[in-house]
Amino acid sequence: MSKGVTKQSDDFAKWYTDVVRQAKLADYGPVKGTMVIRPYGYAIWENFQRILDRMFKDTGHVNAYFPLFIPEHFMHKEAEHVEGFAPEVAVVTHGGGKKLEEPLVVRPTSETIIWNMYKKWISSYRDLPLLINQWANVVRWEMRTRLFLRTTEFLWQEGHTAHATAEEAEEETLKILEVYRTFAEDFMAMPVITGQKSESEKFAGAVRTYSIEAMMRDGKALQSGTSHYLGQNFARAFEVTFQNTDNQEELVYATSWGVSTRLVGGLIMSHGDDKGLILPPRVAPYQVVIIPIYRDDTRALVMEEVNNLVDQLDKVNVRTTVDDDQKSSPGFKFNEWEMKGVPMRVEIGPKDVEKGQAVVVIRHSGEKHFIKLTELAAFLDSHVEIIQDQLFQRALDFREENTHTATTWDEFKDIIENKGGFVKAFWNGSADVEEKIKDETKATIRCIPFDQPEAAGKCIYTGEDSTQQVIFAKAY
RNA sequence: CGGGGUGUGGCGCAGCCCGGUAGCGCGCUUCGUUCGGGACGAAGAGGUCGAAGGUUCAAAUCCUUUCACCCCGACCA
Repeated sequence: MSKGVTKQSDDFAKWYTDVVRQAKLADYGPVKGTMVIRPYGYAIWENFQRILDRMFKDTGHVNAYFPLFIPEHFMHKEAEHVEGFAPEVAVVTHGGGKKLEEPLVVRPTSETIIWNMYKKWISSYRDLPLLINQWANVVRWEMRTRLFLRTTEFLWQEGHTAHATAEEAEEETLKILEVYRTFAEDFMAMPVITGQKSESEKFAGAVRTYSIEAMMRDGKALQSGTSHYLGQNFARAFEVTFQNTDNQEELVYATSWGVSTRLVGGLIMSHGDDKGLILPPRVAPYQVVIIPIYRDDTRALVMEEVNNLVDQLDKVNVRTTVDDDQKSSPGFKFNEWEMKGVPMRVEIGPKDVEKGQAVVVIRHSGEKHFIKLTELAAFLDSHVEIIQDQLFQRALDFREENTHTATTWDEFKDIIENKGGFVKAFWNGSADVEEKIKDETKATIRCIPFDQPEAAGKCIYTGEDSTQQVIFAKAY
C-alpha cells in the first residue's frame, strides 16, 4: 500500500475510496456492490447503534426482528411501493434444490412484512401506538455502488410505528426527524438541514417524507436519514384496522424511518482531510492513542508513565489505545493513526518523562501541546468535548460558506456549475420544473427546509410567485 | 444497458506491438541493528499470467470466444 491518499482537491471520490480502504474501514466483497465492513469501520457503526438505540428507547420504542424473506405478492399490495422498489429487489426463486411455489423477495425495506404482522397484532385503540424498531440488513440492487454510501446490501435501522390518529403519526415522524438531527449534529458533529422531500424524491408509499441533509466537503449533499409519514397507505393495503373508543373500525396511521451505514460515509466526508479520517470524539472507536517512544533501556521508564495514564483515562471513560508495536517506528504510527482519524495522540518518550510532560497532538488542527503528566488526563478528558464542538463548528462554517442564494436562473446555473454547494432558491412546486432543472444542471431539490424566509419570492425557473424556498444541490 | 478501462505472487504494476528460462516495488517470514514524523541490512517464502478454445517446435505475448471487476452516464438510503 502506498503512502498517503489522493488529495481531496485532486479527486474527491478517489480520496474517499482511498481513505476507506487505507483506514481499514471496509473492503470490497466478492459480489459486485457488496462491502465487507472491517473491525475499525464496524466499531464506528457500533457506536452509532449504541447511541441511536438509546435515543429510540428513550422515546418509547422497542426492538424486534422481522424476516429477511418476503413473499413476493406482499410487495404488490401497495401500488406506489411496488413501483418504487420493483427495479431494485433481489428475488430468490429456488430453495432446497427446488423451484419455489412463490418467489421470495429479499427485503429492500420491511414495510410490507411488518404491516402483514401488524394486522394480526392490532385490533383495538388499546394496542396503539405500536412503536417498533429493528436493526437489520436490507438489499437493493443498485446500478452503481460506493463503499458505505450505496452498497447492494447495507445495515440500517428501520422504525415502523402504528397510531390511532394522523396527528399522532405526524408527530412521531417529526419526533424521529429531531432524533436524527440531534444524533447527526451532537454526535457526528455533522450539521444537517431538516425539511420535507419533494413529491418526486419522497419514499415510495409515503404521504410525506422528511429528511436530514448534510453537506460533504466537496459541496455535494448527502441525504443522511429519512422519516416518513405513511398515512393510511400501508394500513389500507394490508387491512390493518382498529376499533376506536366510539366502537368504530378505522384504518391505523403509520410512520417509518431509517438511517443506515451510509452515515459512516457521511462522517468520513464531513470531516476528513488529506491525511485521512478525522473522527469526532463522541463516535470515535478510540479518542486517544498513546504512542510510547523508547529503546530497550528506557522502555520500563516510559511504559510506567503510559500505564499510569491509561489507568487515569480509564477512570474518566476516555477511550484509549496504546500502540506499543515493536515492529513499526513512531513516525509510521503517527501517520497510521492520523489516517484512522483518532482525535488525540499522546507521545511519551524518555525526554518527556525526564521533564515530567508528554506531547499531545490534536488530529484535526495539528496543534501540538506539551502537557505536564500530572495534568495530562484532565487535559485529554476536557478536550473530548472541545474537539467535538470545534469539529461541528468547522463543518457548520464550511456549509455556510458554501451555501448561496440564487434569484435568477443564470445566477443559479453559475453557482451550480462553478461554485457547487447548496443553492437556496424559490420553486413553484411543480414536478415538471424540478425535472427540467435536474436535466439542465444535475442539481436536485434536496429538501424544502422547515426554516423559511419571511418574504415570498419568484420561482427560479419560471419566475412565478412562490412561497417556498428550497435547497438545490448535486447529491450523492 | 451505452461509452471507456483493467485482469500477471497478498497489494500496486512492468513485460504484450516485435512469441523463446515470469520480473519490479510494497507487503510477508527469519535474524540483527534501529526507534521523537512513513528505519536499515542480510537471508527467504510466494505466481495453473481471469477462463476456454485455436495458431505455433514454442503463447503472459498472436487469433476467437467468454467471465469478472473498475471508472463515466441513465436509477437510488
